[in-house]
Formats: sequence, structure tokens, C-alpha cells
Amino acid sequence: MQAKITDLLRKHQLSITESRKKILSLFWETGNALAHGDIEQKSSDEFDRVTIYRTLQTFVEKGIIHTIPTSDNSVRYALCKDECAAGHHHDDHVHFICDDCGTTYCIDEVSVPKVKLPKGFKAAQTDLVISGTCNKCEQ
Amino acid sequence: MQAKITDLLRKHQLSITESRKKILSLFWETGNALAHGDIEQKSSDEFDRVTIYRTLQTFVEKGIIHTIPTSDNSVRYALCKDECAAGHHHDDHVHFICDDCGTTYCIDEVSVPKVKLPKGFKAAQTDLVISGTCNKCEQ
DNA sequence: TACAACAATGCAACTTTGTTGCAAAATATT
DNA sequence: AATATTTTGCAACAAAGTTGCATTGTTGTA
Repeated sequence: MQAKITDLLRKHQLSITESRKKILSLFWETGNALAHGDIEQKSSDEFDRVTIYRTLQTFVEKGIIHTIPTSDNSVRYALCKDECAAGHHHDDHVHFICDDCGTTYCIDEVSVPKVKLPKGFKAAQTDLVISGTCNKCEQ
Repeated sequence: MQAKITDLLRKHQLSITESRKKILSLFWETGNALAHGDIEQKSSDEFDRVTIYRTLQTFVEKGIIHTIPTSDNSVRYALCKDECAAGHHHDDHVHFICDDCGTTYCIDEVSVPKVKLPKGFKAAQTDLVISGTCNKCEQ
């Protein structure tokens, strides 16, 4: 996995640092989306809070991760697929946020339907955010 | 308009107070969605910040307004249609957030397509959030 | 591999945003 | 008009996010 991470960073012309490697590996390990707070907890005392903010910001700019809109003032981040490039996220994300456990899933099986907007409106990104109960919380 | 506002509050069994009337009228005047910060600015020095937080929270609980998820850590609020009731927002909101001017529109013309989730997942609410350029910012 | 150039990090200080408890004021009820 | 109830403002606090700058780490080159 270390190799995969190093490659990814190099591909985006980013220096390879401990914090970047650690944060990327967290995303791979969990598989799901993470909020800033999650990362801070999972890497407590390893890095400064500021470093996490800046690392996430860098990753978004480079197209390594993308943001997921939420209604609770805690933006979440998830790994982009390969198709995403700097400034050009592909615009069909479907995400599921569990109201119970808070886990955020990227639902790849489903694609976002094209939406016809009133004239004059130009879509750059479309996010379909579904909240409810996930398959682990439903007994 | 005052009558409409008073009616709405009464219908939801809320006492009629200055701050509630003012905040509701702001929503009607602007027509678009507002973030907490917007309201704080537009009504600066009239009310305490805390009052705005609590008023918005009450309105959401009663189904008068609903939240719109965003990727920038500033949840926005918009007036619900009549069909929304306490705890039972109707779940087909399409919203457009302009990257230029930040305005958030409720796109009523378009309805959210039903999405088939992987088994075990149960949707409670679906938000389709589109960002891009609005018809005013596109020259 | 050592060195210079550059980029990233940690720290401190700060701003903004959101929360809670409680007394005072406003609203509703009779 | 008087009392019960709700809402508000204040204060104090907690959490979240930002900025500048010195220090440390990384990279490319000799």
C-alpha cells in the first residue's frame, strides 16, 4: 500500500511526507468518507490540527479527494476515482450518510441522472446526497 | 405579508415574536436560501446570535424551513413548501448553489429521480445539490 | 551524499461558529 | 389585568477554522 500511496502523491507532484502518507492511508483503510474531525481523532498527537486542514485542502485542489456536502456542518471527504483530476472532479457522486452511525458511503453502483436546469444555469458538479439507515444499522 | 407570517407561525403553534417574524420575512424577501451568517448580517444588532440559532432550529423542527447540504461548512436554510410538516419534510429537493455569487436556489421545476440503493440501505431524505453558474452570473 | 532551494510542518495567536445555563423580558392564557 | 409559559439576551464557554512565521523536512542537483 505504501507504494500505491507514494505513487499517487508523486503523480500529483506533491512531496512525500509523513502526514500525507498517513492521511491517505486512513482513507484507504476505512474505505468510507472522513470528516476533518475523524482524521484528527484517528491520528491524534501525530500531527497538528493545522497540518490536517492544509493537507485536506491540498488533496482537494489536486483532485485526490473530493468533498461531500452535508447538512450538519461537517463536510466529509472521500477519495476520488482515477478519473478526477485537479479542478476537474467528475460530477456524478452519489453518497449515503447514515443517520444512525454517521458513516458516509460512496455508492458507486448508482449513477446520478442528468438533470435539466432552467436556462442560464450551468452545472459544474452534481451531488446526490441520500440520508437514512445503512445496512449495518438496520437490524 | 405580516398576516401570512402570523398565520404560518400560529399554524405551527409558535408564539409570535419579533425575531421570528423578522427571520421569516427575510426568507420571503430574498426568495432564496439563507445561511445563518446571512441572517445574522441582514438583521445585525436586532437580535442576539443565539436567538437566530434557536429560531432556525425551531423552524426546522416544525417543518417551516429545511436545510440544504453544502460543501463549505455553511448549511443553508430555505422555506419549505406547504407539504412539509414537522419531522416530515418531503424528500425531493433540488438545489442549485452558484459558485460565483453564492446564491442558493430551490429548483422547483425539476424533481429528484428515485434512486435504487443497495439492499439494506433505506433512504429517509434525498438531496440533489447542483453547483455551477447561475443565470445572473453568466454574462 | 552533501548542499542549496524549496515546500511542508508546528506553534502561537487569533477569528469565527456554535452551545449551554440562567435571569429578564415578552407572549399567551384565563 | 394577572399569572403561567415561552422566548430572549447575556455571559461564559467549547469547537472549528485561519494566518504568519520560524523550524524542520523533502527534493533536485552537483
